[in-house]
Amino acid sequence: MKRPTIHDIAREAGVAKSTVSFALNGQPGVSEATRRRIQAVAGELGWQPSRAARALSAAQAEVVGLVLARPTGLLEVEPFFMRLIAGVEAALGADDIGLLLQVVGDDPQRELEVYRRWWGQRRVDGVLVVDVRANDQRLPVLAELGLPCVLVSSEVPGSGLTSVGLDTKAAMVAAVAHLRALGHTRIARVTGNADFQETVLRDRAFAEAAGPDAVIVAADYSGERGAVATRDLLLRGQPPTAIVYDNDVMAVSAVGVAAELGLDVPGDLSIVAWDDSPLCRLPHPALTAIRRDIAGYGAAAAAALLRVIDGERVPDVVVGAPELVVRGSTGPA
Amino acid sequence: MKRPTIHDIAREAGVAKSTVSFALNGQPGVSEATRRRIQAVAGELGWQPSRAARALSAAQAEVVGLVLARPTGLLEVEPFFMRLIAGVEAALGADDIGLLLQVVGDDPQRELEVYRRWWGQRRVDGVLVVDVRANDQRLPVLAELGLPCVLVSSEVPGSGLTSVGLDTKAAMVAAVAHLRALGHTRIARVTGNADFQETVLRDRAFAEAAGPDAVIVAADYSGERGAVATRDLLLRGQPPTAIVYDNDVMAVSAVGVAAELGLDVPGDLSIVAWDDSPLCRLPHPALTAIRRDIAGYGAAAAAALLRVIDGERVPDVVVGAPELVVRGSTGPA
DNA sequence: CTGTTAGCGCATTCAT
DNA sequence: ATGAATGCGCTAACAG
Repeated sequence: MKRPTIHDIAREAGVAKSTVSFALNGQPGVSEATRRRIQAVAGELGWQPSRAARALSAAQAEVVGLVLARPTGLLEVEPFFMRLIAGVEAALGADDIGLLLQVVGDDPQRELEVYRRWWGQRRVDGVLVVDVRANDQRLPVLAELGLPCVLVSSEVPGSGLTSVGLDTKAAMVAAVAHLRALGHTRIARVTGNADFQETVLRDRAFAEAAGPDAVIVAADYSGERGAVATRDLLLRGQPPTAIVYDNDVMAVSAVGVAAELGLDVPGDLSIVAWDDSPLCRLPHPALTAIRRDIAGYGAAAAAALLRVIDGERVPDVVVGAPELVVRGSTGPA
Repeated sequence: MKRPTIHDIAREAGVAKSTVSFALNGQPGVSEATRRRIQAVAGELGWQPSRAARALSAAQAEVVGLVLARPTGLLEVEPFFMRLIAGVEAALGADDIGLLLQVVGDDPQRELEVYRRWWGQRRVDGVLVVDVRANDQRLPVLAELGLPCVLVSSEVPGSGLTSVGLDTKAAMVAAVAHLRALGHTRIARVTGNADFQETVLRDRAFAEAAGPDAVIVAADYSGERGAVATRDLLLRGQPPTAIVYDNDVMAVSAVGVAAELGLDVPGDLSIVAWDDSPLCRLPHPALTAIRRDIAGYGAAAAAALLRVIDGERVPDVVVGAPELVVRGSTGPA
């Protein structure tokens, strides 16, 4: 049997097509009796609206896009994105909006290509932008295209684009305060990509919390670079007794580096991971970590995007209260 | 300025709409001269086809779907999926087919719901099915719906559905042979979800390679369960001297367990991970691992799906030659 | 309250 | 080689 259309329902129920449309979309102007009958017929025929027809008619794809533009070597180990996506879909699901995903290599040009195609073809109604840089070349293009979007990032002043961020400062304060309370004074930090907006803000928060002379070493979220940075720090004349990492992956690799150098964790070195994930429980000792509600974050970003798509001017948002989960990797100095 | 349509191009170029359509789609029946002119006009107007209109007309969404139905705690740490997705899109990109992603909790009913909606609304032309179980309740539903699909899994006899798999047996043989060559005789295996089709095949391959009395302990791909299984094995009277894990996450957690029990890796215990990923380099020592071309796998599955969507009957496929990457976690018995 | 009608943007069949 | 006409399935403005 063929896919039933509104026409079929109309014929079956003995009414006009538009009546069916109204009845099904909850529009006024249909008697309760006919509405019920129509719904019954639609139900037993197993009717579902054709998305393509609806999209064409409404000039709305009912799909939002997400481009992931990191080298896959980095993407795949970052639990962050899957969690974010789960949250995004939680918010999208209610309205039955789809999520179109595209992973491109670490290539901003290709990413912009994707946006141009998606928007040019009206494949999406808007996009979520991640890994926002401090001076992001994508942002002006996005603004010029007029493609509705939300920056999944701490606020980016002057971009004119809505951002949804997490409370970076509070998180950093929690981490550093914990270490301070344990008696640590030489606290260092290993960062993700230095040009990310988020990294800049964390640098600032760290300097405020740990003092302006606290050491910061730049890495890129990868285990390799994290390990290199860790070795660099630990082999200095005055090595830190505690290190805060910008993600879970680098923190896990630090446990390996410590073992390699014959250092005890947390005896000789305390380690704090940023973003708690199952990864943090893999090493021994398990990692103390900053926990943020990433799924909730994704949901908030998606909700904001839907509003932007609806034409609202949405102010920047900061969601969620970070929390420090203390495990075995941190101890007295 | 508004989005240009074929109509605009026709007017601008002084021809009929259908001529434009033909010219742009490379159909015969248009003189080379007019075709060029039309293409030029389309180019300067920045025309792009409306996906919704095309979809409606062609009755094709030009989108394929992927539902991820594991508890997010498991999903997010599995590098496998991101890699698979990257590969899938590599194959889809050429035809400019989109990938619609949906992550649902570990809930087969919700997953089927998604398939019903997607197919009912023609949001997708087909789907890729992962985490196929030995006796998967989704399969008959999929077949009955008539939703084109490809099982990203070792072959599932009798399902009537095309599967694309990796060479499980060769991989297992490589792993076990390596350990045998190092002198190991008590080799054990910690598995992913016991009801996955893939797990069943690996069990069989392991039994063949390591002997029918080789110990197999079931887990579920998670670090926790992997750690429990590892402890169970190591605290037996005759503990194994080598363990093969069904993924990277469990293998990494095993390093932590060994440390906790005061065992040296690889001195007291050799560890082999399945699916090499950056995760395998995080612990110290780094993990020996089975490496398979997951991105290529995804690409092959996507390519097969496109053929299925085109109505071809595609036979089961086995792709890729697995390879054992030897690192520090395996050594002489 | 119900039925008629005209698009949405593209593909395509059929005349010319 | 080109143009006019029609349909895809739905929405919505309009007239009855």
